[in-house]
Amino acid sequence: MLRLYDTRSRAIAPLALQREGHVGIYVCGPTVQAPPHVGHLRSAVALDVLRRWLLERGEEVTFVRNITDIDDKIIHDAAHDDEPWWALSTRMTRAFTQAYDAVQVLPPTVEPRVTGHVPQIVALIGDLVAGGTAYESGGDVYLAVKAVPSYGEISGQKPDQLRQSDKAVAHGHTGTKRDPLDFALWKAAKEGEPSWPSPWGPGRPGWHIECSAMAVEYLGTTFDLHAGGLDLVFPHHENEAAQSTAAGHPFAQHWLHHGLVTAKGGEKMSKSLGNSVTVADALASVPPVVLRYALGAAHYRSTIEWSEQVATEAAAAYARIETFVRNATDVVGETSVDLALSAAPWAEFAAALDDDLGVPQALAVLHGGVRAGNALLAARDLPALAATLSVVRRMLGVLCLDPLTDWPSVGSGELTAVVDALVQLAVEARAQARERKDWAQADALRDRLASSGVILEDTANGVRWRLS
RNA sequence: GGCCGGGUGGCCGAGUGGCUUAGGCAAGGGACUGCAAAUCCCUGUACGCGGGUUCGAUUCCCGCCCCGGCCUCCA
Repeated sequence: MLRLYDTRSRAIAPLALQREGHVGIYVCGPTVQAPPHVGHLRSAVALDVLRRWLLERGEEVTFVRNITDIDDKIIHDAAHDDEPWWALSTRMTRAFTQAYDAVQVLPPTVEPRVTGHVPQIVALIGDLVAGGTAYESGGDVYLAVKAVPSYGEISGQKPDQLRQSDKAVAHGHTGTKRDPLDFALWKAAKEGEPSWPSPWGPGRPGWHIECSAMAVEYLGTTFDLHAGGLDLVFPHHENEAAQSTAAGHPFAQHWLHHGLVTAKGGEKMSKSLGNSVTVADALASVPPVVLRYALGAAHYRSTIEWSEQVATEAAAAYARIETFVRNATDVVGETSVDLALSAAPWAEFAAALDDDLGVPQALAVLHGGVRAGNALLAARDLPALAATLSVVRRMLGVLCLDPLTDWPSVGSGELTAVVDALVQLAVEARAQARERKDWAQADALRDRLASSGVILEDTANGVRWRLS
């Protein structure tokens, strides 16, 4: 049974399912206002590992990740650049999709947009107003937080001790609420802003209500898991839970929050500080698989830092894995082997992931397999090597880090055969030079290949080449 | 002011009331190699500070210091 940390109960608990064999997950996706940064990708990768592990365990997964395609910032930025808000959000949605694809994050089962669900949102707000927990005020609709006794259960905040921040007052985010804690479900349209009709006049959805409406639309009023970044615990998830509860929905049974990515030095990554690293920036310095490794190797709840040094170390760690898989595959091929031969490491790996997605421990098991495999390779124990390679690749598959199937190298297929033939010519010439102990000539040939990016390695099994 | 997390060996990063005290990177030594590369083996006073509980604490409790997040929006 997979056990996961639950934010509400502050404990690791089994992920209970509404329906056996099926896991319903709702993830708060991005507000598509600016290009994705590495933090967005960390979120996606962490949850992708969760999803792939559930799939590996044979579960059916309905994975809902929304797109917030209308909000204050989108409207503001679009107006500033004289671009329609829908053009900006569409452009940014594409940028996010490309970023997710680049690191092989599985596409969500459904990716609902807020603007495509206004009727559901209006209906939900209507229920809340009818039920007396929400009220209209000057064209806005607010949820009366004090009317929801369970408010604060997820974040641990106590309504009596919350205070309205100075910043909110300074920015004029106070609206026409009866109580400072109340939050907007529906925002009355301002001059020149996009709006949709509603019983309370033209306006647009508040931020929190959209997730409640879309989660219920695709997963039902009770579902298994709600996930998102640690920065969403309060107020976003607290408010989602409050309004859903007020509407009579049991809502999410388990709440998962992943850690954030900081810039170098542990500083918060934010546009105002000018230190956010976009996915495009990161991919300019490391290949996608290394980015995935770097973002996915830490435990999902820990804070991780993004810097050149982190990227470099991730590249080195991944290279060790990749080298083993390629070297071993050269010798034993891609034959799949009875996993019973490697049952012990797999069980250890599975136990690590089952325990709150313990990726670091799982990677330790994987690295143990790599070390053992390298020794078997040297000892030329082929049957054992094949078994070890199989189990290592199965582990890599769960993490989506298999260099052969998940990240086939450039120049695969016919081009590889051509290059291989050319490299073999040089290898043969070098072999002749070595035979007559003409080390200068042999080394010159090796150096020339190296300067073209081809690294030669002399092994007991002959000469092996790889791209540097 | 309130609510959450953290502080582990040169770096990153797991974990545990005592056991061969993760793993990776980097460093040093050895093996292999014509030299390399790759690989294997070995090495290094680790657990923020001060108390307490305990036969024994990095791990539990109390206090303190420091760092980060949230309380407008943010993965």
